[in-house]
Amino acid sequence: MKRQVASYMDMNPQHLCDTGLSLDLAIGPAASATSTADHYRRQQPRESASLTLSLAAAADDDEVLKAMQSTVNTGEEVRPLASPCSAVSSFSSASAAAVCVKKEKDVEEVEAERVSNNCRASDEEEDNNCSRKKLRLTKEQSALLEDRFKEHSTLNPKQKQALAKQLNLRPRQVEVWFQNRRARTKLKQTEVDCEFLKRCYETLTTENQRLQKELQELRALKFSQQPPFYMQFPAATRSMCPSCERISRSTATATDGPKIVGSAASVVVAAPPKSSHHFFNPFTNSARC
DNA sequence: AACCCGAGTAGTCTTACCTCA
DNA sequence: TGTGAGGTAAGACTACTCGGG
Repeated sequence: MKRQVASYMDMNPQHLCDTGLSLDLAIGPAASATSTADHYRRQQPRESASLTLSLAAAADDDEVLKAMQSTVNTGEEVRPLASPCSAVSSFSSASAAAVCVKKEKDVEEVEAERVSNNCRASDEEEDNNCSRKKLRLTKEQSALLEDRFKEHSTLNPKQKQALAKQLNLRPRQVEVWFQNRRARTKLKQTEVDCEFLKRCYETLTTENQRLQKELQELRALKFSQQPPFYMQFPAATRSMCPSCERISRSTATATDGPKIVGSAASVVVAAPPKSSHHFFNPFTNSARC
C-alpha cells in the first residue's frame, strides 16, 4: 500500500506492514499483516487488550519503550487538510454549485465555515437535526482537546463543561472525544505490546533452535564416545564467558554432563535466569551464557 | 437510579488508486 | 500519451448502543 493516509497512530497495523512486520504471531490467527486497522480492531480478542509485559526484558527493550513513550506522549493527529470542496460538502447539503463556489475560498475561510456548520451547544434543535451528521473538529479544537488529554485522560463534569464551552461544543461531544481518544491510546498500546511480544517470541525461538541443536550434538557425542566425553576434560578448566567476559572456573566433573543436557532442555520453554548463566560448553571448552 | 467508562460498531468523510472515455 | 471524471476500497473519525462498575 502506497497510500499515505495521515494516521493518529505512529504504529498502526498498516505502519507495521510497511516495515515488514506482522502481528499475526502475537495476537493470533485472526489478525494478519494485511489486516486493516478496523479489521485488526474488530478481530482482536478482549484478552489481548490487557497484555502485560511480563516477559524478561529483551535486548531492544529500550527501543520499544521509547516507541511506547513517543506514541503515547505525542499522540498527535496529523490530519491532512481537507480540500475546500470536501470540507463544505461534509457539513452541509449544499448543491454542487455551492460546493464549487467554495473552491474559491481559502482554507481558513472554509475552516470558519466548518465551525459554523457544526452542531452548537446552544442550538438544541439543530442538535436533533444533525445528530448523525458527520462532525469534523477543527484543527484548533483537536489541538486543544489533545492538550487537555495530555494533562488528564479523563474529565470531571466541571472540566468537561468548561472545555465544551471553550470549544463551542456540547459536553457530550467532548465526552465522546475523550472516550474515543482513550480507546485509541489503548489500541496503540496494545499494538506496541504485541510488537514487543513478537520480538520476544522470535528471540526465544532462535534461542530454542540453537539449544535444541546443541542438545542433539551433545547426545550424539555422548553415545559415540566411551568413556563419556565429559570425563575427558580436566577436572577444572578456566574459561571465559563470551557474554560477560568473566573468567569462570568450570569444574567439569562427571556430574556436569547430565547437567548440561538438563540445562539445555530446560531452556526450551524458558530463558535461563541470568544469575545462573554460566555453564560449561564442551565444544568450545569454555563457559558461556 | 444516575452516571461514567470500555468495547464494539454504524455511519460518514477523505484519500488514493483504478478504469475509461 | 496525457488527462479529467467517476467509481471504489481502505482508513480515519465521530457518535451511538450496550453492559458493567
